[in-house]
Amino acid sequence: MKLEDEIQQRAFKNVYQKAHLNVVFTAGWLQQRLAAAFKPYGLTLPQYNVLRILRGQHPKPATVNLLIERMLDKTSNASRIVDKLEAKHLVTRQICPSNRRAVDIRITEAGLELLRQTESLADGQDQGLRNLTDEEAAQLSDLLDKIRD
Amino acid sequence: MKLEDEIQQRAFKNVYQKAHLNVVFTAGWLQQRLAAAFKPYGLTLPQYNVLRILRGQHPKPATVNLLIERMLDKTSNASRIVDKLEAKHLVTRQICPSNRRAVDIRITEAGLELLRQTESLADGQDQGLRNLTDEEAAQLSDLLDKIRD
DNA sequence: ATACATTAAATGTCGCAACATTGGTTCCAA
DNA sequence: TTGGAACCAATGTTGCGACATTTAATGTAT
Repeated sequence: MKLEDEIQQRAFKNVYQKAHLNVVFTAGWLQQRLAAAFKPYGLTLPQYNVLRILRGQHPKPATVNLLIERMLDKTSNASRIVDKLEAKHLVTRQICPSNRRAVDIRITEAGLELLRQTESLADGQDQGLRNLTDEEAAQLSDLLDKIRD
Repeated sequence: MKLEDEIQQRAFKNVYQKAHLNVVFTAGWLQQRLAAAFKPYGLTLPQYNVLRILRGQHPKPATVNLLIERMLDKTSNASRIVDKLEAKHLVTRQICPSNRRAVDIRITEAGLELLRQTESLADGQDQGLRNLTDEEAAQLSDLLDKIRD
């Protein structure tokens, strides 16, 4: 659907305002679809992303700092997201022996298994972009990179 | 900066995954900048957007339903956002005489004045997209529209 | 007129973003 | 060696997104 219809706004001040709104609106649209896909598994997107980072480290532990560095949203509260995952026994927390300020966070077998079950979800969502050609997708990334220069 | 560096991820599965992440990441980047610009005025982005809708209706009132329809995020809680604006005397709430289920919400003079003061902020941020040419911005919108088809 | 469905807004709950502050640990320099 | 800076995680607070439920008003069909 055209952006104008989605947000009931007839006109935009210029192509920049329209593009700005479109980036924000489309991101929300994508995130909502993805979140809905993970919901049946009791996982929120931030939780899923943390689990993925932990799997990437596995079997080495990660610290909260490392999670923050790797998360899309650097100002989020990794500590409290880990709380939720720990409550679900998807990760373990243990004070780092070599530096008692840090905390070693590890994904559990249950966490790994949950990631296995949801393996295809994110990929399936990416396919949502398949009404773009490969070239268009690449072009889109280039334009977005340019915005943030 | 290139996306790979921003999120410390070296490789992407394919151009679709990369584009997906890039849309989400860039939207966050844009929103964060915009929110920071409004912060000195004590306005959050949702609050600002509601005020804009109310100005668009002014001097006619809007209902909560109308706000929801026009907001980018349709699942947000317009009712509570109006609470915050009302507490700051930027809007008024009054039971609609012709339909006592509905509530007439109006922007106050103070609300209009605040919008005047922040007039240039959103435009200024759109300029952030000015390292795109007009054609590129239009192209970006087209690609995003295509994703949501 | 009364029962029932529908509608509008408000409220409750949970999880996250943003930001400030705290508490404990380690590092380092005087 | 000790006092302060730097560091890491946790915690507190506010506001929003998502979703379910509630309360009140209105519409409607009998």
